[in-house]
Amino acid sequence: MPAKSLPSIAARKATADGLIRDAGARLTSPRSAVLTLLLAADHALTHQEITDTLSVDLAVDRVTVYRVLEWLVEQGLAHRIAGEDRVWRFSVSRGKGAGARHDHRHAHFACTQCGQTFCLGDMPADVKMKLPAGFRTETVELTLRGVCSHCR
Amino acid sequence: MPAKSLPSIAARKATADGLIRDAGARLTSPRSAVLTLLLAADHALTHQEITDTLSVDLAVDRVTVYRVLEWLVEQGLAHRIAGEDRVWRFSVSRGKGAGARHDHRHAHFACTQCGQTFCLGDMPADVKMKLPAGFRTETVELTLRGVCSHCR
DNA sequence: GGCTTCCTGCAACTCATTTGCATGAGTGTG
DNA sequence: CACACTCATGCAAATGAGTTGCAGGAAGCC
Repeated sequence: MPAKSLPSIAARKATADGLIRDAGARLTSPRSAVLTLLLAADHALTHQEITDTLSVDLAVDRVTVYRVLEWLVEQGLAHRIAGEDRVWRFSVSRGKGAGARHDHRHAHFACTQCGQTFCLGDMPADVKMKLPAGFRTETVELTLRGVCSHCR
Repeated sequence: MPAKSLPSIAARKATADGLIRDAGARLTSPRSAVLTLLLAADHALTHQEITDTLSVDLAVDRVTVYRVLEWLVEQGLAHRIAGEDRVWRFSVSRGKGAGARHDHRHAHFACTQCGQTFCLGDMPADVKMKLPAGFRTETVELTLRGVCSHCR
């Protein structure tokens, strides 16, 4: 076996299953499969990418995938990203332990070529804008658009 | 008549018609009506808002509105904003005279209550993020999410 | 007024996402 | 270990924004 330092699929599945258990919910194969996939992904995945990948060795209904994703977001295990193409992308919420809610303080990078979206590190804290009177900011969303390393 | 200092509808229509003429295109009532509406709006309008408003005194086909909006964006007279609800919003491109293209350097504010989106001033120039190797940024998108003055 | 070309309106379509409902599978209990 | 009680899944059908093809209509130019 190759001297890979990356977590194996099995390890990721174990992580995924643990997270699902910790959420106090039933451990089902669709949940496990989707979360394992998200944990292994290097970029935010669309619903389509997920169903396509899963269909190779496990038939999961499209609707179920939608519901699993929705549930993951509710649990704070993943977050959804809106893009220019009106398609949701999903990525695990990393940092701050398991149920890291509100970790939406990081920026995103969207490749205009391949459409892939990546999570970046925390955004600069100094994104303060002067607002019209009466406006109150709750969250800030920062998306860089350009060409990713794979497409240049 | 009230001592309004805001441009009258007639004046806006004149502005709209001038902009359309300057673009070297035919002046048609759908184009004029849509652009007049956008010029008068204090927030970015959805396709739905536009057709609903127009239908009061001028029947314009949904598809035509879509095409007019697309055309306005192509001409640099308007820009389209993607939101969380997978609906495009359109706003006139202000500043730098008529055909102000690339004025996408401003931030947006999206109200989580009513869904309305507003254009803010220029974003802080210092939104530089460290990117993974090989990534090249072309445009930056900054959206503040919170409660607008009307909803608080 | 007549011509040419671009624009509009209509109908039908695409495609991501959602909803309703009946069946089926986890999980705690006896 | 079987049983029941939910909760989750699968299927079918619906929703809703946005798109496409095509034929008729109207701006702009002479």
